[in-house]
Amino acid sequence: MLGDWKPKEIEPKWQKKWVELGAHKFDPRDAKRPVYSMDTPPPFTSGDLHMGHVLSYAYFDFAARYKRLRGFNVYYPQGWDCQGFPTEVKVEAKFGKKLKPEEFRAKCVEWTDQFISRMRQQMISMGFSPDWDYEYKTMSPEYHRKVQLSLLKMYANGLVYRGEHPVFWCPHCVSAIAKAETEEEQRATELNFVKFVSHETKDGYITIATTRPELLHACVAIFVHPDDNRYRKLVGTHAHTPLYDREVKVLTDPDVDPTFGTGIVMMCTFGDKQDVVWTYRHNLPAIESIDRYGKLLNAGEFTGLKVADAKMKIIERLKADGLLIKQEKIQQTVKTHDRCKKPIELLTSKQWFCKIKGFEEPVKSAARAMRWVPEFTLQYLIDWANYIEWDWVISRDRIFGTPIPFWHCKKCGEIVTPPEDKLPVYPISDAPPLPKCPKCGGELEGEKATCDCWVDSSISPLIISKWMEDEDFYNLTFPATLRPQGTEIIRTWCFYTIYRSLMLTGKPPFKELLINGMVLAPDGKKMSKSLGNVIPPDKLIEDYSADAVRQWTALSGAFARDKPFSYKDIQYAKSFVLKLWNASKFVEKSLEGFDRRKTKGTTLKFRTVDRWMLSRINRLIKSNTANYDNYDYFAIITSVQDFFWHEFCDFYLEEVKHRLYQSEKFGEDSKKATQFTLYVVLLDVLKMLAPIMPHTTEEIYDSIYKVHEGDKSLAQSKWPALYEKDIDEKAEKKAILLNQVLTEIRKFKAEKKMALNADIAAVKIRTLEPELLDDVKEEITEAGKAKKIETSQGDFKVEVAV
RNA sequence: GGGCCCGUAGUCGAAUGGUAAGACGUCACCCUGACACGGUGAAAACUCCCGGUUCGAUCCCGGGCGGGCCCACCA
Repeated sequence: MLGDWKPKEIEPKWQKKWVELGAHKFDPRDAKRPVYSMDTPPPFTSGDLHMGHVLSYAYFDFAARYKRLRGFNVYYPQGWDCQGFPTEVKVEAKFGKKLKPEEFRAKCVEWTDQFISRMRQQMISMGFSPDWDYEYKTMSPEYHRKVQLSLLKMYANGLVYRGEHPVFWCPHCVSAIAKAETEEEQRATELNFVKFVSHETKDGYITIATTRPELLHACVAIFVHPDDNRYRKLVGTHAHTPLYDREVKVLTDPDVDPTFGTGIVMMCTFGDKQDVVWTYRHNLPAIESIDRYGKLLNAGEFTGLKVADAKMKIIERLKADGLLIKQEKIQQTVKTHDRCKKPIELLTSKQWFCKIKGFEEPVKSAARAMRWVPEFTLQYLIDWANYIEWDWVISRDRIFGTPIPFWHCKKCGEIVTPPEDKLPVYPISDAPPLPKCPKCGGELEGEKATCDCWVDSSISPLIISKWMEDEDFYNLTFPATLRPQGTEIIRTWCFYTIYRSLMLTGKPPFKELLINGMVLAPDGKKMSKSLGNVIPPDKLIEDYSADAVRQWTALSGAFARDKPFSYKDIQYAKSFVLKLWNASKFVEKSLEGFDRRKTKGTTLKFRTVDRWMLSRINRLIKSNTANYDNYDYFAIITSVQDFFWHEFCDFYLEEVKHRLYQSEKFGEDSKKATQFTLYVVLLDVLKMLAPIMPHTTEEIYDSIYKVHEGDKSLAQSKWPALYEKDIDEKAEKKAILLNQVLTEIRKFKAEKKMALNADIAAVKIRTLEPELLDDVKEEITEAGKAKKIETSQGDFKVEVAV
């Protein structure tokens, strides 16, 4: 028998039992059930699950649990995205910078493993149901092998290459940094109006405006806007840079702002990102202008000066030479390094690339063929694909990452690849695959850089399907059925995954995408440590139970929209779990002596209220089957809550108590019919709620239903069958009228300050179709405690006499 | 600057081409033989603004205002 609801006992109990029962197992040998495979996001191993994880992973879990009930062979693996800069920072903080790369990497692995076990435990306490036999880590040698194999294959097809590329560089830290590590800062600076020699103008000069005169030596072109009539005749001519007298061409580009400065801009390698874009767009030469320490290169007499000094000296010189017309004070946004707050530069260096320019169309058309939930999120990917300016830089100057599996000749630059059966390789420490360069005999050097983390994660559907490892498994699980993920990584994870899958397998990686938004703090702002508004999921589980937290995620509504966390919603969720529990206790007690199996083949004497309940539950099964298929968890949870709380509990239970308690008066048959109805309705409700609140429903099932139904657990049972013929509009109409009458009686009692179970002498009911009440008079008498009922025809009105 | 999403009672939010659920909060009352983390009621919304289509729009179209997110840019 059910006692008090104790989530802290039943939740861990079932989390353990499901594993023992193998309730979440994927069976690759099962040829009968259709496969439903899920390519879920491997979370970055930061050490703690945050509310965003909880929200999105709960949705994935709803899908997995629902599909299992529907008879699918669900493949739900869980991975971990391990390698990244934040881990390096933490390990460096703890162990210092002295470690050798191999030792440092080992410490990172050790550190990450600890984090994984913590996060795994958090997932388990949320009741998530991946098949842990298929767990993967991006830092494992096997994962490295697959990533490297994928790069070798793409290299063989000319899709991976080594080349020069600008990277964000911090001269202060002497290190390349990612765009994500940059910050922006407003500062005041001077806009300098500088004369370039030109033979096309009357005075022999054209004037450009620049905030970075120290880059004059790296100027390779001058741009004006194509529609700028002032300079139309200059286009295609040449000018000469001051101080260096380099000849540069005047070109047009729509990105030029004709209203800024003089409307003429000099392009240097590289003043800012726009210069990078122009370099690629107009195929311009790149001049190495600044070294790794922020000192000028190739700048004649100014070579070796730090950027700030050079700027001062160059401005002085321009003034002295009469080449500086004027200076204007302006506000400027400067990119800075988030750790040292010093301005960063763009430097070119040798990097590895994936060729994505030119493959936008195949990626877009593959994406268009997929089902996007919600639909508009497809646009995020299309927009991104349309904006790609250059190829994907896949190399990072890091240690804790997948090594890029190439060697190159120090002399001629020839690339040497390792044999596939030797993977994974660690070129930083391994011996080269060949003793010397096959082309020129020069010395081979292993690549020091590691892969961008998206290189790792963009083959997740290949990893989980055992690509190039187990062909049967691959055919069974690839492409994945579902790719659930957040909006913010459509441009990265999603785009790169589709691209890589097309390049490596010729097939799209998945069929459907489920896109979720972010959880905001209750104040509507992003949760962040610095704002102090972070809500830890563990605390919510502690205070409200995992089932309530899961239910809250379903209540959080639409996909791809950000949603502030609400304590009110989670409190309501908890109240509902308790309501379900208490009502189940009542049903359990009411079912004493009832055996579902013995009703088979017998005819039950249903009353109208029973038919109403059976009709409503079947309607819900119908609509919620569709809702689950559409991933509309909000519609499911709200419709079941409303039905269960306000129809089943508030009305039906009150309307049948007399039949349960006074069977000698109302008949055993009548009692049996209501027992049957209680049994069926609660069971179907449990099943509809099982994916969302699995622990509580499982415990109730275990106590009331297991002996009758035969399934070892609710998780291993079947989605409720739909009995369309039980949908009974007439019974619904009668029950609705009955409930209106009871409402009026309750209202009367409340007004008269009477107890709700107080007797009343008579009730007079006027209604348009009084005959509808014929079948429900017993309920009016018993639930309303009305001794006498009079009905008449007319507009609805209820009069009560004490 | 570009793209996308959103704008409904104090708050959160659903639905709909025919003036609008529910929840929280507020107020009044009631411990109905499962539940006071319960029950019965009440008050509370000119569905952001302006046009258009329509017999009729909150829902469709156009414009505006306001909020959010992503991307780009600031020479």
